[in-house]
This record gives sequence, C-alpha cells and structure tokens, in this order.
Amino acid sequence: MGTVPDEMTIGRFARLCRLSVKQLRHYDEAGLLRPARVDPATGYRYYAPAQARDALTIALLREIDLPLAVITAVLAAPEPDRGRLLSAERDRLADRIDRDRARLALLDRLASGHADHEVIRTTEPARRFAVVRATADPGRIGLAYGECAAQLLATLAGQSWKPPLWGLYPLDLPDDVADGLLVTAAAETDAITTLETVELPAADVVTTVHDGPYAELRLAYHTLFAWIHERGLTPVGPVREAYLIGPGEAEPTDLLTRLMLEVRA
Amino acid sequence: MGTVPDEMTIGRFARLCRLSVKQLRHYDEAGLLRPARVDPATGYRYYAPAQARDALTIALLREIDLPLAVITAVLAAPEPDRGRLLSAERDRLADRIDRDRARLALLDRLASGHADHEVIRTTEPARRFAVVRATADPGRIGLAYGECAAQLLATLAGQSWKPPLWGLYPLDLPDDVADGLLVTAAAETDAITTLETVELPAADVVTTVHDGPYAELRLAYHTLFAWIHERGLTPVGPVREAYLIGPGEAEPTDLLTRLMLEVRA
DNA sequence: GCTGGACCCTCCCACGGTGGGAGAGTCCAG
DNA sequence: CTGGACTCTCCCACCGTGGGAGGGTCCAGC
Repeated sequence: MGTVPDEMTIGRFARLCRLSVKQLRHYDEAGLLRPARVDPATGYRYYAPAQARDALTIALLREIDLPLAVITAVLAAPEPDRGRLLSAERDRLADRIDRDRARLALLDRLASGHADHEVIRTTEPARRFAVVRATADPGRIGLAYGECAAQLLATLAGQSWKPPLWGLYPLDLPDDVADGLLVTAAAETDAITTLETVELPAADVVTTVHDGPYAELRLAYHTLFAWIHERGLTPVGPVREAYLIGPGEAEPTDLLTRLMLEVRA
Repeated sequence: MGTVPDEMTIGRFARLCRLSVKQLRHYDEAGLLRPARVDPATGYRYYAPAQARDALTIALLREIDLPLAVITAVLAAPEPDRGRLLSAERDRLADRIDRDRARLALLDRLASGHADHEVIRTTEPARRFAVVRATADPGRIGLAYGECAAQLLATLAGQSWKPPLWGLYPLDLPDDVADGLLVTAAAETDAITTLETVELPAADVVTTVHDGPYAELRLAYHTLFAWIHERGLTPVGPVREAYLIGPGEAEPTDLLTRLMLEVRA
C-alpha cells in the first residue's frame, strides 16, 4: 500500500486514463471525480493512482454514452445497487435502439424513393361498427390494438361481419392526450352484439393506401396531411385505418392499409 | 389554385404542422422555412397553406433526427438528388445503431454483474512469432485482423505452429494513431517461414482472461488498466491477445481470450 | 540564480435544437 | 375601447466537449 508512487499532475493522469484535461477539470467541477489534492496556493490539481479506477470507469461509461449525472450516481452507489442503475440505463438504450430502427426503416423508404402515396378525395358511406376500446400511451398503440382486436374477434366469432378490421384513433395524436391515447378496434357489422357500437355517418374523406410495415405509416400520413393542408382543408377526427391486409395475413412488408381522414373546408 | 384560403398566423400554422411556435421561428431564422410574408411594421409572420408540405416534411425528418442543416439541404435539393442525401443519413443512422448495439452488450454485461475479471501478474516466457501486419482505422480492426489471420494460416499450412493464434496491437489505441492502427496477427512457431517474424522477450506481464464476445473486451481492459494504475505500474506495449477459443471455434458468447500487458514499475 | 518551454490555472464562447420566461407590442371579438 | 389571446425580440438553460485568451507555475539545463 505504501509503495504506490505519489500523486501526479492532471496532464499525466489524463494521458493515463485516456481522458482530456478539459474533461478531468469538468468532472472535478461536477463533483464526479475530485482530485486527491488541490494546491490551495496555485490551484493545481493532483491525482492519486488509486483514482485511476474511477477515472477509467468514467471513461468506459461515457463511451456507452451514459449522462454524467448517471455516472455520478453509479460511482456513488454501493456495489449491489449499481446493477439496478445500470439496468435502467440499459432499458433506456434498448428503447433508443428500437426507435432508431423505426427511423431507419422510414429513412430507407424515403431514400429509396418508394414513398409515393396516391391521395384521393371521395365520399365514404355511412358504416356501423362493433368496437372495443382501450387507452394506451403512444408507442404502445400496436400492443393495445392487438388486445382490442383479439377481444373483438373472439366476441364476433360466429357473428357475421365484413372484413377487414378497422382502427379508429383520435386526430390529435401526440398533443393533448399526454397520459393515454384512445385506441379503438372496429369491425363493420349489422349484427347485434354485446359490444359497443359506433355509427360513422357518410363523410367527405381524403384517403390513401399504404403498403408496407406500420412503422412507415407516418410517411403516408405525411403525404395525406400535406395534401389536405395545401388545399386549405381542415381534417376532422377520428383517423380511420382499414387493415386491408393485416398482420397475420402477410409479412410486414406486404401489409396493406387504407387511411381515411374526414375533411371540411 | 385561387381558392386556397389566406395566410395564417404562426400559432395556427404551428398547430397545423405539429411544430412549436419556437421551432417555426427558429426555422425562419435558420433559413429553413421562411414565412410567406412578414409584416414589416409589426414583424408578425404569416404562413401560406402551401408551406404546410415543407413544414410537415421538416417535422418528419426531425423525428428521424436529421440535423437541420441536412434538412435544409434536402428541401433545397431537386427531387432526384434527395435520395442520395437521405441515403448518406441512412448510413449514418445505421452506424449509430451498430455502435449502440455494442454499447448495449457492454451495458448488459455490466448490469448483470458478470463483469469480474481476475487479474494476475506473472512472467511471460520469450516467444517467437510468425506475423502478418495490416493497418486499419479503429472500428475495422476485426476485419483487418481476419484478413491477416487468413493469410497467416494459409502460409503456415503444413508448417508446425502452436495454437492459439495471437494478436498484437499498439498500446496507445485511439491516440496518436489517427489515420491507421497497426494490426498484427501472430502464430507462435519455431519453423522457418517466408513470413516476417517477431521475437517477444520474456516479460513481466499482467494478464486476465475474458470470456464472451469481442465487443465486451473493453470491460476486461478496463479491469486490467485499473489494476495496473492502482498499483502505480506503467504498461508498455504492445497489447497481446491470445485467442484461446476464437471465432469459428465457438459461438461469440463462448469465446475465450487472454489479454496480456507488459508492465514496468 | 535565471531562463525557456512545457505545463497549469480560470474564464468565456461555440456547437445543436429546444424550451422557458421577461417585457413589450398587436390583433380582434365583445 | 377594453381585455385576453396572441405575437414580437432577447436572453438564458440544457448537455458534454473543445478552442482559445491571458496569465501563473514548475523544473531541467545553463
């Protein structure tokens, strides 16, 4: 223990731990890694060899892109607690990867130029639906819809209904519905069921068909909304999706979905 | 064309395109999306419905996390050029996902607590290697090593050599070697070959064994360097890796690698 | 002892994109 | 004409890092 050499200057320590001098000063100020000693006269920082472990850990965790605040918590936490902290960050990173993958899919489609959606304005007839509703935060919509659809189909088993399945969603997706988004699975039917029913009257709608995975639906909506707003029209809810070819019927790349948006002048 | 309603205020336009007023002002200042008209007396911005398409495109591309500079270029580029711009961004994003996956693997291992490496200080005997070298930038190390190893094995076919394969790397990985990192595949042998040979003298080394994929090697190095620096020792190059169980011999999760670092007091 | 060069200090600014808030002016419906 | 909703500009904050200015400190070689 006593044979460990003396403290060293910030430059030396920085080279040792593959950090920049600027970083070390920043970590000092942030309380993340205080030098072993600071000369009160000159302000020079001196680091002890024993601090190399923490410095290297910081470098490692920064490489994984953890925020300094988290690294501070990790270093301060007793050994058994670190796993939990790191697991939370792990989940955060996994989420980001998932989001990035969705972005990549969008970007792929955009870059390859297969992003053209033909928009048509037409009159949608009145329809009567049996529906199952749920509330979910955006991002879990697919999951919530799946549960609703399963329940819907189970209840309608043996009843007569006209495919395809539909989905109804509020128009203002990410805005006011901070703590839950209404998800509605719907099946057009005239049969009388125990389920809630919704009557959509005939409407002046703008519509397009999207082929491909649902992660790329935003592209179709982009085209749809651009088309609507360019003409000075106003969309009125709800958003209607008809799953012409839905999951389970084909591969994600072959899904076919009709989007409808009622418009007013 | 003439039936499109008038221009609208920034707040209305913002709600329409799901952007914030702040964002729109920022995009104006950045030259990304200028209002159709700015009242010279009051400074009020007024947007035309026809601008909704660009605004929605900006919102879409921002969602994919493209920098504003890129979005500017995309909007300014003629249609046929957009694909190329977007493809470049696509590749950037794909790279990021790859890096994030490596980070996730590290974080997984850290969080699950299976990150303990036993460090031992020992004397490594002198060894004579037949080697093949290459230069690669960090990130392509694995690729470069693979080629070197293939060449090495092809040349040594029929010759006598003692498994496992080794790898030698400069100690200062990411520092001064900005434009290329020396990668050396090595096989211990006494046979005389047409290959370059390297004689490593006996050395005082610190060593540990890592099991698992190579993406997690940094963890082992972290422990190794922490161990060394805590004791005030100085590592001297090159870094030696012995691939006890290498790729091709087992699944990535079952790889076994011995790391060695010569130290000096 | 002195000097030069390598090192260290603090303080400010920049990046990117967004949001918050202050303080003042503008629009429009009642 | 008034009040409330809207808009304007300007400044600051976030996060982590790097650059640079301007000035002080250390130490080896003379």
